[in-house]
Amino acid sequence: MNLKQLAHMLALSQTTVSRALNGYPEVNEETRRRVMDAAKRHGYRPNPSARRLATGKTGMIGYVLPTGASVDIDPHFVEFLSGLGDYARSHELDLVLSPADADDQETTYRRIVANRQVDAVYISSPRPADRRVGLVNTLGIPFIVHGRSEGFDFDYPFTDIDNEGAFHEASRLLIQLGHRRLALINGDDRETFAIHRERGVRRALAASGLALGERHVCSVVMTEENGYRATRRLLEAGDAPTAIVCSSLIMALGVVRAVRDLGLTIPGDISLIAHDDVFPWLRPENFSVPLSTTRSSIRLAGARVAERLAARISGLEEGARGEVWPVDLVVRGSVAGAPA
Amino acid sequence: MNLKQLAHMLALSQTTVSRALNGYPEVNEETRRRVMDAAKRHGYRPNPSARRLATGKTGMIGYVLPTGASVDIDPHFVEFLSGLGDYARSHELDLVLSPADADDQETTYRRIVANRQVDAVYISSPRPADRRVGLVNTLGIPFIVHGRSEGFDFDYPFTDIDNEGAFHEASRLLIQLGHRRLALINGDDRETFAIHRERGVRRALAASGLALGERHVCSVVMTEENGYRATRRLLEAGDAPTAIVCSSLIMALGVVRAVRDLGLTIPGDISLIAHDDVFPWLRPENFSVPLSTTRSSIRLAGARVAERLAARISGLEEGARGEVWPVDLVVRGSVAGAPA
DNA sequence: CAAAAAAGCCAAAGCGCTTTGGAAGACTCT
DNA sequence: AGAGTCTTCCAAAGCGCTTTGGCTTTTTTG
Repeated sequence: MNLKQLAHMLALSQTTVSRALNGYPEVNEETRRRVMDAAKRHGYRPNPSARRLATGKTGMIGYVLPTGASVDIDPHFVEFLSGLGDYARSHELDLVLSPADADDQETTYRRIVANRQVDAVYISSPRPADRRVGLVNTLGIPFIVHGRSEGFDFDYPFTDIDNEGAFHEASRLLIQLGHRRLALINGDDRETFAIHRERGVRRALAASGLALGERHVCSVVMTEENGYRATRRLLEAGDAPTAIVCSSLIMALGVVRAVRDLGLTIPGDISLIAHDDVFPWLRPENFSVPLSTTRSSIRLAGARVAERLAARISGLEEGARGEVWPVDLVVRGSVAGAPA
Repeated sequence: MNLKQLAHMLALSQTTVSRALNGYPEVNEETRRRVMDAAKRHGYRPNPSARRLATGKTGMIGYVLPTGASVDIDPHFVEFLSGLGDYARSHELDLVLSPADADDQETTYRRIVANRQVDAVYISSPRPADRRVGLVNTLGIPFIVHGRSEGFDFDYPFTDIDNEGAFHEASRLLIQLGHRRLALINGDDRETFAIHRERGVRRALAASGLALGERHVCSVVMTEENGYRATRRLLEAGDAPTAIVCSSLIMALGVVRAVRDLGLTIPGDISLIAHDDVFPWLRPENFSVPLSTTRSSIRLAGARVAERLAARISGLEEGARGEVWPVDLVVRGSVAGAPA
């Protein structure tokens, strides 16, 4: 059942039927009702391919997915996706993932924009001066950045959490508990979130006249194994920290294992606070010693990003407003006063 | 730059240019070369929207993503996606995720087929007599099932691993080591993979005249917490098992924690084997006691599914061939002879 | 060497929708 | 009553590609 048939059946022109269906004002309400009714009765659904060709609108949002044999998709992605999908569903939006060579995403961005394959895109895990942000900005497609980039001469719309504030608070708490030597096990420090977190830790330390030891900060891909290794290295060297702040729950698993392997305890010898993106399958309260966390649901962020994308597509949102969400500091058993 | 312009520029008809580009035989090789050359020089890329409208081909593969506030996307998904994306990239395929109400996926399947939004779909986490399989089969869109369904009067193409064989082997090893009371901590037993795994365990036990105790098998959503709880329940009851087979590495984390909480050791008191889908961020060899596993890369499966989908789209693959991959049994420190 | 076959190209008709530019009729106003 | 204004609808022109059917020109064939 296509528009032509429906129009013929109603003894109206395609124009009128199309307009009636799309809510244009220049059609009699009585007629509109008739059309709407017939459309529903016959289960008419406009052909999206045809509509795309005519309007350029696709009803899809895009994400360029970096791939490659040595590229691992972050497990956080799936949680973000849960939120995004949940919102997208209620608004009849689909998500198209365009796999790209991790080292050349630009080509793919250009392609999806030139081909008008999606109405909007989002960018995640941005770095300072991230080229993707500049690119989509010039290409002129609506977008939202999940996270923040920095160092542009233009503003852009983003949704981020207060990474610096969160890690500042976490560090401040540890300092108040008497810790003097903190360590930070961070994610990839080419990404903005990691830079902000480190800044938060440093600021808290500085406020008490302390500093983050050069060997007390490490930046690694966030795996259990890397959390373990980093912790071993930190604790086996001289000047070992008494408290660790860690950028992910997965790495925290490794931290806990390393501490135990060394015959130390949490929080007796080492206090630990990790960032929790809220995974349904791994919860900080279930660690052998319940883990203190800075908590922010990445899933909610996904829903919010979808919401903003939808708003931008329909013109409800404009401008370059960035929003920064606060992060909860949840204290559990893994922190205690510094050992004597 | 569109076809019309390119044709005009070459002083050829759109027909000829189109045919030259798409490899039709009725065009002079010399002409084809000229066309190809000019197309490349001017960076001509056919407009996909137009092409779709004309041919119905989209260059996209689809996945219906169950969503909802209480629906968690499996973290395995992201690894599968890595493989799928990696293959898709090299073949210029995009993946479209259509979020659907978890309780009504049928509507979405019908929509994406009716609208010709994708050229093929895949289905994951199938259950016995999974309605989705019957549906896409009748709808007539090319598809591959990742995993297996059962109980149809038709065959369908799938790629699965030998879950039964894997868990049979794992159990057999434990039995040979003298274990008499095995327990199985399984995933959702409405899914085929879980059923096959349980069957594997039972078959191995039966071969030695043993059986799986009624309270020695549990079926839960695969989270760390559920692994913990199941283990506590198993070990605190009378008739506790001396060996556990577990359906996921994430649950195994909980198993290990529970065993430790109870003051028991692995493998001294309890032997443990888990299934490993090969996550880059959590590796069995890095467990406090290196974990024995049945191993099969879900990422490779993703690539394979993409490959088969591509083959089916282009007509290279037909029929309903199912393929079953063998699973490695990797023995590490977490298994030992049964305690006296 | 004429007839038949093949090769190479083209004009035009879709694909199914949106949107432009009117046009006819109904209504208001002086 | 005639001019001007709305209201309501329509024909037709895109959007950019593929494909059908046919028309020349060249090559093959008996």
